[in-house]
Amino acid sequence: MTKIDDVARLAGVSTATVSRALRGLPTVSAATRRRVLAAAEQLDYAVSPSASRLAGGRTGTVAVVVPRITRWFFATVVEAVEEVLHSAGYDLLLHNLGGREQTRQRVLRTANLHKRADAVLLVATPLRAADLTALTALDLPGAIISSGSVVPGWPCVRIDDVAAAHAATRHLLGLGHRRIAHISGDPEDELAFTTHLDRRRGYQEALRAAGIMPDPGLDVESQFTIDGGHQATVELLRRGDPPTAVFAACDEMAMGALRALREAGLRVPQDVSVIGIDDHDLSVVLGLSTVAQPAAEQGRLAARILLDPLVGSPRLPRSASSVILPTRLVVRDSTAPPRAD
Amino acid sequence: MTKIDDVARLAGVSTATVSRALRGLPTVSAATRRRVLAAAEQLDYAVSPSASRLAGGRTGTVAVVVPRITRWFFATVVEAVEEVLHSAGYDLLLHNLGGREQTRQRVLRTANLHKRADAVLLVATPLRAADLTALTALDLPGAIISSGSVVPGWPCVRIDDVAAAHAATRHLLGLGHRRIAHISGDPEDELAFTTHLDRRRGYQEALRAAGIMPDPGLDVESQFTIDGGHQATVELLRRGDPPTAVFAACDEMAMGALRALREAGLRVPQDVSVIGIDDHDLSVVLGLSTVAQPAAEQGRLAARILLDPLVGSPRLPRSASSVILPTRLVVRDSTAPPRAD
DNA sequence: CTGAAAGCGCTTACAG
DNA sequence: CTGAAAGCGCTTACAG
Repeated sequence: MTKIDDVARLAGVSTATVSRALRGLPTVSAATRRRVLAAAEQLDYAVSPSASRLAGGRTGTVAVVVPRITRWFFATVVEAVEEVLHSAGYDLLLHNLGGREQTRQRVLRTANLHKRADAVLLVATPLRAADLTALTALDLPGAIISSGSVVPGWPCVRIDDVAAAHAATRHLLGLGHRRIAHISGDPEDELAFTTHLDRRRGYQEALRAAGIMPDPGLDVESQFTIDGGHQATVELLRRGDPPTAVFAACDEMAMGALRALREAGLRVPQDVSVIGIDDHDLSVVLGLSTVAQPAAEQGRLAARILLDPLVGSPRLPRSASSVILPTRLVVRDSTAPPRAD
Repeated sequence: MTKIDDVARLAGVSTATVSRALRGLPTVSAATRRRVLAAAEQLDYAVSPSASRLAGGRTGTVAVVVPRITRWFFATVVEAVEEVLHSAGYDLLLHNLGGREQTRQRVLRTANLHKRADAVLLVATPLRAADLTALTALDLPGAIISSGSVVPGWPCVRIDDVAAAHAATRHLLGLGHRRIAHISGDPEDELAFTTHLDRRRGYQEALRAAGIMPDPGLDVESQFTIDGGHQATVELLRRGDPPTAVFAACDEMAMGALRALREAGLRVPQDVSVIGIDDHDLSVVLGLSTVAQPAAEQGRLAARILLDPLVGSPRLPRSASSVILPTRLVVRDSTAPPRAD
């Protein structure tokens, strides 16, 4: 492997100058820079990241933590984040919680973030007191996407979950539905996410605004997945006196609901209407009505906000402001007025 | 930040001993190890990865390259790989090609893999001559999932794509179909994947074995995505004299086909049968017949094979063997005999 | 604009 | 089983 000394020798300068020239620092004359670049090129030189990190204190890496990379929202966010990071020359260290509390602790509380990244991006990752303490102790810049958790000084990019749920529920109410069920996230979930709490609030507020008391019998909790939606809907139907509409807290749950309803011999939307939140890639295929949220846009924006202080002037004042992106009701074939009987 | 010297001082030993004790090397007495661990614990010490990498030459990191993390297969593989890697104490550096040739070159040909990882896992990543040269020059261990490309010395985990396509087509033939269309990957694709070539071969071989000449008019190329499947099917229908069955090269394309058929007023499976390959999470929801492939299993297996020589005895003989995992025909509601007319 | 030298924080032969 | 010392390959004040 060629080292910086080899380049310095060939270019006839010191290693300090090579280092400066290669990183594009302004304190190098044009002629010198040209010679250094040519030498580096000729020797096919590539800086040693470990050495550079140790000496410079920067890793050129951002750690990204997601609950489940296999879910539409997180995969879409990660793809957008990856694009922004790599365009800026940063590497992406991926941590997938996978629903395991043990993993969460490994990632957030141990030294797994320590000196491995210049910044941390938490996507919908719930934080407990001990996590917050550990994270704060790291003293890293960070950003958050779509989480109820707050880290002091970390900007947050998200949608208004209460409003999105409110819009979905209002759509059903507007069609004439009164018995509107809700299937949502599990409070027993090891990881204690908060998104589903906001969405339930929007659901309940919309009902109350229409003069309807939320019926606990129509509110079933399960996982934020296709299977979760399926199970929740099976349970809902088991309780008897089925609802005329189901508002699922995310499109994947809505898809599980579609399956459970079909298995029960109920037609959508003739017998039961279904709406979700997300606008998953497949929702259009299924004709699923939903409240669309901009997943890639949230990823891009958060990555840019995160990178800004890292790549810009060393110490810009951090703007730890939050950004709330708009959602949009998308009506397809899974919602219709209730049957007249 | 506490450093190794602090731990050494508190434990009353040299930094060399701290280093050995913390890494669990056998050449440390039990008593000393206990003292070192206690000191490290007390000081909340965590090794500096950069320093450790520079001195030791190992990064504790594996680079994973996928075409598109948003596609079901790749997200599922990455989740499984992440789990195995992190359980073994390895970090995962994610590279998403995103369909851009420029990105591919950045990842594979430049120094982006250089000294940043101890090993590379390529998932369905097509390799050109220049890529192979660059990869070989890195002199890293690696493994491949599901790619037609071969890197000398790198084991490969995959399914038999020809056989999977053969099985899907045979299923349609068995139902009585004769006009079976195929929608598949695009040869104009910047990244030149090969999976779709194998799947087309399986399709054609199955047809020929049934005495049917493959009809180029029934073979449409597009992207390996929902939209790609949609477009290909629209094109297929535009050509007139529609097929009685569509074999899509992956479930996502099949889903796009379902949508296009529905938009064209054709019923599945009464008017047209549809089958894919994958067993995507949503295929069950859509009632899509498919040939299931074990995505997570491929990821787990490849990660273990990759890690084996890294974590085991320093120089085990590399077994660069390939593993082919079985697929399985899953018949659901999207395939049926052709109409009798 | 450039260089000599110290230092980043570990690991690894080498010696005992 | 343990330690002193060199070295991993850069970057960064500091001086000029």
